[in-house]
Amino acid sequence: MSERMDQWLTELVRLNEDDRVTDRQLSILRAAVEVFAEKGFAAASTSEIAQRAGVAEGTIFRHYKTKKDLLLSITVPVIDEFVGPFLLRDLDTILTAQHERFEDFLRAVLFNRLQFANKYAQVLRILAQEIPFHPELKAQLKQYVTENVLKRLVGIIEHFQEKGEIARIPAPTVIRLTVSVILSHVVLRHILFHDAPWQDDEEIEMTVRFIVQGLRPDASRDQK
Amino acid sequence: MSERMDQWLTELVRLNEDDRVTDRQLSILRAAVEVFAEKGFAAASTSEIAQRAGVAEGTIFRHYKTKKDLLLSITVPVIDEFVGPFLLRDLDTILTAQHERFEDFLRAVLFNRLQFANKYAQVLRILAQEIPFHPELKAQLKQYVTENVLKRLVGIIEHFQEKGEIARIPAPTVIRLTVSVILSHVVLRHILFHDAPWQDDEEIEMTVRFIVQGLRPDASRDQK
Amino acid sequence: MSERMDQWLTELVRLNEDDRVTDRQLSILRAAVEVFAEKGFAAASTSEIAQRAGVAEGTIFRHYKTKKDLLLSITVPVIDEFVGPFLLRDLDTILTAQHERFEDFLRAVLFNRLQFANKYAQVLRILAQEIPFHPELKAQLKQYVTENVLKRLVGIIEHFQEKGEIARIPAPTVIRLTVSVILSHVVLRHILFHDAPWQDDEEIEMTVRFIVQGLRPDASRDQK
Amino acid sequence: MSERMDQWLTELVRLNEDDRVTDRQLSILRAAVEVFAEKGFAAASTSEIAQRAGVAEGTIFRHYKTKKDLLLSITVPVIDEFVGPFLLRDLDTILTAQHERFEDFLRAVLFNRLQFANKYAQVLRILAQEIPFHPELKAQLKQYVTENVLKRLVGIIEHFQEKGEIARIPAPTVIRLTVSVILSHVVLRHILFHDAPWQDDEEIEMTVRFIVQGLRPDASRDQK
DNA sequence: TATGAATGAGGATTCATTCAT
DNA sequence: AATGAATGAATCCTCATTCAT
Repeated sequence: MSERMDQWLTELVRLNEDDRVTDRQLSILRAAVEVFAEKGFAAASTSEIAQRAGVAEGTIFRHYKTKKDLLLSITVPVIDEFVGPFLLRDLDTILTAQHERFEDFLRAVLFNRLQFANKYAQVLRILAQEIPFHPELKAQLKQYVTENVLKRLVGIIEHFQEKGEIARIPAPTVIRLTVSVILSHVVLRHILFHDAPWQDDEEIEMTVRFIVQGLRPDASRDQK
Repeated sequence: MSERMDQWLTELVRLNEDDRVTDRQLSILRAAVEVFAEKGFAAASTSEIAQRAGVAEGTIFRHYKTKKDLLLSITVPVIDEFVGPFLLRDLDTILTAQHERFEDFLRAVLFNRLQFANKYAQVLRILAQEIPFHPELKAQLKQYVTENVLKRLVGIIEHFQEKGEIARIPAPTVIRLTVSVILSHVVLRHILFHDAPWQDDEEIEMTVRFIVQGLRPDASRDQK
Repeated sequence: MSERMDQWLTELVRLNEDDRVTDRQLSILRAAVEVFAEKGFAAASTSEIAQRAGVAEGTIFRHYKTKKDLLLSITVPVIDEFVGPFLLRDLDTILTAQHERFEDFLRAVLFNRLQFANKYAQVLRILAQEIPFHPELKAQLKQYVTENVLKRLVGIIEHFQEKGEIARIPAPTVIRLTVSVILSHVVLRHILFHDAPWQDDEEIEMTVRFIVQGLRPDASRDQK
Repeated sequence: MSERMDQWLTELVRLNEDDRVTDRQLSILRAAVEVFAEKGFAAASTSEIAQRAGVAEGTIFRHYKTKKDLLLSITVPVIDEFVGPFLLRDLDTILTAQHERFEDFLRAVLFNRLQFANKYAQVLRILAQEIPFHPELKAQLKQYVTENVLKRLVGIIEHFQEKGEIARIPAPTVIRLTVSVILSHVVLRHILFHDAPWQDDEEIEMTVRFIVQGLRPDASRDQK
């Protein structure tokens, strides 16, 4: 796991610190992620981070002015990543592929989110923990979601409503229900069952069907 | 809200501290809930709690041996409450009322959980925050859930499967999907929209229909 | 010296902290004065102060929120004392005793200031050291001096000019010269010669005569 | 001022570092003087000095083994300059010009000191701040003063006492009074009024007359 | 029982200095 | 010669907990 982590850490940090990430920085970040995830930000001590990183405590502060800066340098890029690629890469292709069914769209999204969570599991946990206490983080996430995600999702929903695959209930509610199920699926898979048995393919299939069927227009509803 | 809070705090503490809850204890608990919710357990200081409670620092430690004890005296009873009444009071009546449909059952549960969350919003937030860092809490919740909730839920699910209202997919999956949607509904309602406009009745209806329809046996699925 | 110090420290702190000064506070203040005087504020460490005071480091911060607060609690009362009694008690009596000569006035002031400096030598040293780096201190001293001291001094000077004992040169210049000599006398006596031989009475006499004669109207000057 | 400063800094450093002063050294010294003057030696950080000098932190320590060395390389030459040229250049000429009056001597000295203070204002401030905490500095200044200044001044005083321009009071006292007034004049001029209105010529004249008259033999004193 | 002063370990952060490049 | 990353001791300060009153 250490190797896989280094990989995405490197990616992550390169994103906003334009350029070089030294080995030392990487080991600091790795240790920070570990300790933050284990104890929570407030209960994590810079001295423990330094120790685990095999680095003097002062070294941390040469690279990150404060403990909070260290937190942000880990979490902020994940917020970007959370939204960015999701929409740009995957969804656009889905949208342009007009022939696809809602079902295929859902499968793609769920698969994509599961991979994302798998990659960033630890940082996502930290992010979820800390967001309530750091207004900047909250604000940034909110902005991303409202500016990028929501608008596009509404478009997609309406697209499938016109195709008759989704009932004509308000888009926000459709989003709420769909996201709830997908998010819960991902959280359960990676947080509760991250080392337990879990039939991925089957569960994915059932989740997708549940949503599709739950949102399908039906006689009784449409007549209303 | 302060009054309502005092009420449930009194209830809560009585549950496991057999009997007397002095005014002082109550104000300490109230202050603790406030501060823990605002800053998180680790970042909350006992001195601030004492100050808000209008009590000397030492007084807290006369009633609660450690800061963690204070946390547990707030969260543990909520875990009990979370599970206990839910099952004993409401569900049994539902189960015995054999004529009820799955839909009615869901509506009842969702309504019940919304009220529960409304009552204990702050403590639930604390609980959600702290559970990852306190194995005892996690263990206790897990025990309760597996021992009481799951078994009963399986029974209920099978009951409705026999009645043909739920498709014949594995009970755990049914539970996962149902709970996901209900929990998400509750969380959204009380955390994200706790002071925003939200059409309670309509959203409840749509959530219920979504689940019912999502789980309904249908031709295509059954043929497989 | 320790006893004498305790005495004035007690006085000093009572002045602005209305009421009780515990033994512990006193030993903290005594240690702080010592260490600040020896090493300067910036180079003094709270841990050394605590050690010398025979007190845990945390105890200091129970009584004084910050290291700077500790400094201010020592220096601010001295600024008040520096000006207050000087004017109210002594000078008024001098002014009302219309028959006194400028010479007697000077002798009284010089004597008074020497005693003041003797009492507060260490704190005055700290004050002199730190004033350039703490704008609040500078501002407070300036305000006191301009509001209280200068106005009164101008009155006194003019009084003696009318009596013909001081030449008709601008009052500010008279003040500058007089204060220079008195202050220098005091500083030399208590800073450079604080443990060296120094004939107090004779030097006082010579300082007084020097000023009196230096400011006396003389034929050549008046004709101009 | 930057240019003027460079000039004297160059002079200053050449004096004791026999020869080469690179541009880098100069900018380090300039930055050091600035920061020491602003914050005091103890509160000044080498990193800020390096930053202001546009130089890497390590570079400072290549030229000056420790932070204190940097301080000494700034202050020590000023002590030399303070005493040395003052006596050698100016006073000797005054002494040999036997016809001059005490008044002219004072005027020359005061003028010279004002210029000196103007040139070295910042470093003198640093010196005054730091002398109490650095015994070597104190010792060096004391040695210079007693060895060079005092002896010569006594000679000069006696010279004017023989000419009947100064009363027959002990030379140390004459020096004390004279130096007090001159030093105070200089300090006031350059520290308190360094950017305020101040009639230089007139104030100089009044200071000189004050001293001359204050020390003049008079009937009453001589009869004693 | 309640207080709040006292504790001292531990917190984040700064800083003069070193040293490999 | 110059750099600047790395160090780790030392800094001010906070905090949960204790205990005499």
